[in-house]
Amino acid sequence: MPKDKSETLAIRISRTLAERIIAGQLEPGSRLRQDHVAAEFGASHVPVREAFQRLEAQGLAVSEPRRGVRVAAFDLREVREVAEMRAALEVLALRHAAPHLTRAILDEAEEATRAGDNSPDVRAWEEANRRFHRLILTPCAMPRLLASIDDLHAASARFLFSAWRSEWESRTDHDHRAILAALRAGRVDEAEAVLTRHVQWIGRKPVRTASGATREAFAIVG
Amino acid sequence: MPKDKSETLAIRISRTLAERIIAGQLEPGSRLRQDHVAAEFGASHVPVREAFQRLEAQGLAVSEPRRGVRVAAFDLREVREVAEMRAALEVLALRHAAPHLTRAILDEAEEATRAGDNSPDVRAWEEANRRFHRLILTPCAMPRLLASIDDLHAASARFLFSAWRSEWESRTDHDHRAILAALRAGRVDEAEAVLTRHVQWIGRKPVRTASGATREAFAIVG
DNA sequence: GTCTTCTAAATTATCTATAATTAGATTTCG
DNA sequence: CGAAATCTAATTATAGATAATTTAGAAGAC
Repeated sequence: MPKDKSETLAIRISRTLAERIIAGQLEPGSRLRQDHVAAEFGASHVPVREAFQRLEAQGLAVSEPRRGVRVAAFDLREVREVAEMRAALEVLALRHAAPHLTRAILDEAEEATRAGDNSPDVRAWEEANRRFHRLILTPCAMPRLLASIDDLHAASARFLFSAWRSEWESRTDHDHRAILAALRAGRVDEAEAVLTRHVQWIGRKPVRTASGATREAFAIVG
Repeated sequence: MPKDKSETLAIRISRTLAERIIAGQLEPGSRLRQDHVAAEFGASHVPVREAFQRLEAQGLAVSEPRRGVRVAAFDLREVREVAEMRAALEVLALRHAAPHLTRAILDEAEEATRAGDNSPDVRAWEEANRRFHRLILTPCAMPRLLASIDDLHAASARFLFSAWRSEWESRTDHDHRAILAALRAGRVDEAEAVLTRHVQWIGRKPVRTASGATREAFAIVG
């Protein structure tokens, strides 16, 4: 397979690291040492530095000058912050996308919802969920807005995976269906209202840790 | 004067270039050649590359892999996009900041408004305006949200300077005063409504070009 | 005896210099 | 005149040097 010419080494490294951070393989707060990463990818440290900068721009890593870069930590406060930002921006995107939504797009979004309901694990569910949101928002044709929303989705996914690490129960997504129904009927305001609630709804769920203690976990669902 | 240790070369370069782009000294679409910039700053091109990446993350530059990076172009569509994003996010920030606004902060914001009214040029006005917005929004204590708003302000300033290049007429900012009055009275909803209108208001203004032709320029005011 | 403070070594980030690809322009040959 | 090959300029990546920070250990103070 020929290597993709439109892709630089730094971009590839940054994507791989982003996936690990989102998946939780890299602990929040843990250091990212450029020499180690460089060795792993068989590259030198300059492209690694550029990859780190990309991660920082996405909010997945934080860098203290001359002290290195760490995987971004997050707490409940930030989970809420990201959720509220998503709500504000996705509503805006939906308002502009609504006039351009076709029957075909809505059908595809419904298919994505079904795929989400039948997901065997969080990972699959998250992918289907993101597909749903992307489908109904992309027609707004506002590239900067969509890029911001993408970054927020990455952050959301991180929180999601940290809460539902192994266990996963499938369930039907009523919000998605309500949004689609409202859009089909041309009631954009109603769709916006449901979307706002949907994104901001933060589900709490008790999680049993290895020690047997029960801590409170959280997950953005939507 | 001792050099600031908490600041890397790449950051300094990026800030300087950002100022030039915002001020319009660097034409939209013009190429940023790393060797030239490196020579000017007496540095090598690695920190310059990192500076470019920062600019790209801010939306001030666009990079095509293996083809170099250019100053980001912008059109009326994007001006509107940035304005709408600002409206959505600033309203969110204000909602969370409102409970923490003190008398002292509002007084300082009023002072910033007065400074804006008496500004001799766009540059000074923009600075005062940004101070106003920052003052009333910072207490929301949502770092990610505030960072996004800052980037959008930079984009707005770019558009603003491109429209009001030399000529500038001072005028009193009624919106700012209305926002402050509503906040003092505890009517947060009203303040949010005015802020939304205020940010999204896009002033059009005919501008005479060097060739004598009249093109349409635009400016976000607020 | 424990804690602080100073010193030194090692670890790590940052920057410079150099080499290798790649895209774009020019020229040459059919 | 058009297409292909070459030449040039600029980006991308590597390797090595520099500077800063952190860690560890020893000496001194409480």
